[in-house]
Amino acid sequence: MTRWVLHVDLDQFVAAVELLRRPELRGRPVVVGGDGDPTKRGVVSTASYEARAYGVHSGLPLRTAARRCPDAVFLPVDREAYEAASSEVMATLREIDAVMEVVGWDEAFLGVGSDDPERTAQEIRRRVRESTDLDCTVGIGRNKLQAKQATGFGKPAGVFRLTEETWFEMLGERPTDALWGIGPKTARRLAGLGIDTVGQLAAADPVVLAAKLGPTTGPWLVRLAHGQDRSPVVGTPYVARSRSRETTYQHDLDDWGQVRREVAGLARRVAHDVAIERRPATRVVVKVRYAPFITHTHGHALATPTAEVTAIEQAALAALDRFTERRPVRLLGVRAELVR
DNA sequence: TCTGGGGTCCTAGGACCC
DNA sequence: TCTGGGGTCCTAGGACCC
Repeated sequence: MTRWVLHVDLDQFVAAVELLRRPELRGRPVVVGGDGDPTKRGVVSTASYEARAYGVHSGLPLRTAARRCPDAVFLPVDREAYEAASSEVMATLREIDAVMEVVGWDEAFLGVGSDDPERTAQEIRRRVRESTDLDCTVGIGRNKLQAKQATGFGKPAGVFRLTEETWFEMLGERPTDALWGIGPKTARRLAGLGIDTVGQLAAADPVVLAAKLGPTTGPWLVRLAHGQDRSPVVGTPYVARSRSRETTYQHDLDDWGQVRREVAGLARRVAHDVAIERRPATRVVVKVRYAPFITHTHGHALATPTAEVTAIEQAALAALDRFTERRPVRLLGVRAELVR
């Protein structure tokens, strides 16, 4: 028996859940995001494959999506529906004999012992389809990183194995931001060092990258490019380190009195979430995003850890008082850090 | 073209202490 | 009047992911 990591990823999850209850939309471009009104501020949560053909993808502003695909059906985000569907999927996956780590609504890693991981993967796909009517892709690797990258090659509704033997053949010539953990900013910094591909990053000197990108990040990037990952599949339940609430306003706020009232309201919602966690907060952080999209944060440590509403609200207002600029505000957020 | 909401982890600078 | 070398903690910002 060999240890394998399987990465299970639902296909176009949010759009797929919507299509289950609106079968008449099947085959049409469907875009889920915001409150379903593409003239408002908001971004795409998930686009159906038909909408993706028009260049609509997760994170795209809704207004841009409407311009690229005027015939798309726009639907509001319905978190509760996706959480319910996600619970069903995860319950199905828990029936597999494996260590399981849930990553968000629509992804999980499974650590399994198997001599035929493809057979296990197909069995997972069959069971998920049978119990939820949803399709998923399963990536197979010797670690989480390989499994996660494998999923990308298996989409949609497939199974793909990626190991040290095939890693460079599949990824060596790809740009560095094809790797899980490298985004546009890091890719640009690497390009500035003459590193454009995964293969080039793998050949880079970890000491040089440590000096350029930080003592932890530099060497980690080189290991990433080699497909090396020693992080375990963690089967213990997730314990949150923070709870937060934030809102982007449809129209910028320019009345600071209203800003204070909004922050107080967000703080009370966070306090409610903290109470549910049954662990006190140690610190409260307020985020202000001014127009145009300039973001600052200020925090306030609590004298003693607490989940009390008034204490968290007062801490948030104290943090807000450290903002001296009175310019129009497009987003406000409050985050509570919890005792570990 | 305008850029959500909920998270995590890392970095860098300053404070502070010995 | 000119001030080392380390360690740790706190804070704000940045980057990334789903």
